[in-house]
Amino acid sequence: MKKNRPKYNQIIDAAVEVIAENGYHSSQVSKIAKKAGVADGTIYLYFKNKEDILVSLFQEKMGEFISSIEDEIKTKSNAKQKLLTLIEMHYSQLTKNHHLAIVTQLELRQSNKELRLMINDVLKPYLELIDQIVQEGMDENLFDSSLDLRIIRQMIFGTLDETVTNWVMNDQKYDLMKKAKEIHELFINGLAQK
Amino acid sequence: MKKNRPKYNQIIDAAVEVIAENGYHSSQVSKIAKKAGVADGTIYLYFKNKEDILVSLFQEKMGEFISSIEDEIKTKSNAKQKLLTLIEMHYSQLTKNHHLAIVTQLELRQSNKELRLMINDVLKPYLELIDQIVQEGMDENLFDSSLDLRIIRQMIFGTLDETVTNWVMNDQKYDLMKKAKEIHELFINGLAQK
Amino acid sequence: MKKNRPKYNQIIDAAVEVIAENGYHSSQVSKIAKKAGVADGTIYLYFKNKEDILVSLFQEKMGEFISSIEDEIKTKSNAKQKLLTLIEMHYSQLTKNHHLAIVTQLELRQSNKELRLMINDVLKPYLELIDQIVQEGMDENLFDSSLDLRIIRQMIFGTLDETVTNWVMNDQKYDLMKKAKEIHELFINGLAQK
Amino acid sequence: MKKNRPKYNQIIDAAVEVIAENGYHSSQVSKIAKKAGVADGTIYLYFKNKEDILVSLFQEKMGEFISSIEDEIKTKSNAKQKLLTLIEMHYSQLTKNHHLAIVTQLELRQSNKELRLMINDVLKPYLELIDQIVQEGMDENLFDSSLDLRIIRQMIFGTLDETVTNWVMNDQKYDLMKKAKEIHELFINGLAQK
DNA sequence: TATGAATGAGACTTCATTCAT
DNA sequence: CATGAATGAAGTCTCATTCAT
Repeated sequence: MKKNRPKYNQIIDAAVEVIAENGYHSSQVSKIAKKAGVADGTIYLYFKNKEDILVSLFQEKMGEFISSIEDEIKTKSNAKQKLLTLIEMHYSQLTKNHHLAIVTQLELRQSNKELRLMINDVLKPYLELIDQIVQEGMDENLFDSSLDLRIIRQMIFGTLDETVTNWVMNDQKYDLMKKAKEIHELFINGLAQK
Repeated sequence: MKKNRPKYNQIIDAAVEVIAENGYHSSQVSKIAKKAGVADGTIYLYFKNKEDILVSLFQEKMGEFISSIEDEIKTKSNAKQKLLTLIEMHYSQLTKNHHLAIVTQLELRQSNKELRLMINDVLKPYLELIDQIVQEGMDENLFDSSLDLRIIRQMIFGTLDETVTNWVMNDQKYDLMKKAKEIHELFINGLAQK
Repeated sequence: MKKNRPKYNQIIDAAVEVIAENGYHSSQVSKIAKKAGVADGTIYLYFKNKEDILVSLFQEKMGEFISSIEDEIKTKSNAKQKLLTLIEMHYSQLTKNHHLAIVTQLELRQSNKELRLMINDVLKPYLELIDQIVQEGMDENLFDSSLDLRIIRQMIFGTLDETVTNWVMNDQKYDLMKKAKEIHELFINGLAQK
Repeated sequence: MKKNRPKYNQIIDAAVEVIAENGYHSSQVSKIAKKAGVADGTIYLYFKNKEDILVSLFQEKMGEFISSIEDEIKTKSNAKQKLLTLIEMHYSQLTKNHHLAIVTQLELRQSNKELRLMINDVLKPYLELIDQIVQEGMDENLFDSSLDLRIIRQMIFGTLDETVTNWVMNDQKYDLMKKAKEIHELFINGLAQK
């Protein structure tokens, strides 16, 4: 809807905070409105319904997440560096925004199937970015070209997601960034041409 | 509670079916009772509350899942074979039981944080089994001992989980078992001592 | 639904009272439940939704209304007496039940188009009863057979309905029954064969 | 209020259209404003509130309705002709304006009791016009003077109203004007002096 | 005059759980 | 042990109206 109005972002940011603090199922529209400093009804001038807040939240935040990773990756010249950048950026983005990490890793997964399908759509560009890097690595003879691209993508994304989720569930009490290099090596070795 | 009575299992099996068919949020206690062929109130003679059905379901089914993997692994003599067996058994167990796959990979994740923490407890023995195999591989000098055990476990579990979830989300339409060997090689290479 | 249970009728009777006292738009489900002496949720064991209460109310009460008129008319031997009986019964039924008169003449007409279409269905047997009497009168050469049956039915029903509505709007402060004979004569003269 | 301004009539005409097309309960102020080509707030410069739009609509349109019937009746010299003119004009006015017919016969009846009482006030001159004609008929010895004026008025208005409502509910698919003569005869006979 | 973004009260319905039988 | 009728708390969304510009 009217995405350029400041209230649109106010509401999305309020939703992130409220969901992170209260959990998905205790995040009533009225709570989000209060945190955003608007009336309940105002929410519905900017969002079709409650689910639309969550979808928009994920789209906006994931959009930023993905494009800042893409921007950073463009400055790297080979697949190995690009993969490291992807891992480091993935971790750093979520480390920088504790609330967002809780919301994307834990709370939003409690949503219903329809919302999760939309979430998958939003993630598609990110998975394609992973595919591009792996393909580039294969073209550079860094990675084994006989491997199944989909499996590799699932390994990389599955590992990143699982490590972040564990970190969030452990109350983010260790330094996720420090794991990046080791994960990177695991991937590079696993994918290496023999 | 009275776990040895036949109705206990009737109700759990009914819950798996109802959740797989209707989704987590459309699985009312009354629907489960009907499918199990008992009255609504009878549920509460065997389970403390609705959440207890789900926790018990996960405990029972995951218990079987884990012990049959453990049993099979005991017949293998080295870490490499054990890891392959773990992957193959993980996939075959869920391939054999479509409904259970849907419930564990998609529907139960919509539950609230507390239930998910209990689910994590149930998974602990499985994660420890992975740790054991990896440790054994390190002792055999098959795997690089300098790697962080937790990270490896997260990579292995994260990858298995992500591949199964993708397969379920794609309506289980390809043969998951065929991917096992390639995944296995990715792990072996990734973890190999250099 | 479970129409034979006493609560079904309790709720319908409560609805008549609540609507008559508060008006259609101030008759919340919770008010009806309270008057019926049941919990809000109990309403939904007997009725699909709020509209279903109103439809059922009209069906039940109109059903009684129509069949008691039919029963009385059966005891009369000619169209002239039958028409008088119809008028007198129409008035006496509503005179006897002040609340019902308010609900059917004023409040239920504020409902939406769908509900009004269902109301029309319920009224059909009554309109057919009028048609039968008029047809009988034509067969007896009491009424002019060249008249349009539909127009006559609309004149009779329209007049009865308008007189009752006026009486209700005037707070039922005059004796409606006393008008029956004069209305009857108007009809008999209007319809008479020349 | 400021009744002579063009926007006053714009808004009323928009209200008729919007209500005829969407039904009473789907006719929000914002929809009427949009159809009228003004801002929501502008409505409140010309009308006290939403109800005031509807009352004014009825007053304006009914005012025209009644005065054109009065004008036509003035050209007739006796009660019998006047009554026929009233019936024919009643039908022709509503036949000419389909939207208005829907609004007055169906949609406005869904309004609350207070609005309907105001509507009754607006109708008063029309009912008095009927009374005048009937009284004139009695003075001419055309009608039976012993009849109750109120009952006759209710019969005439009730019949006209019921016939129009039925015609509207049947999607105005037959020619209402053709019924006028027969209705007229029914009245004349019914009221005739014996 | 005219605008239109913002307000906020209010109600229907679901469903986990209980308890008298 | 088993039943199932009854309970009642709780949240999303609409829309008439206002008021700063």
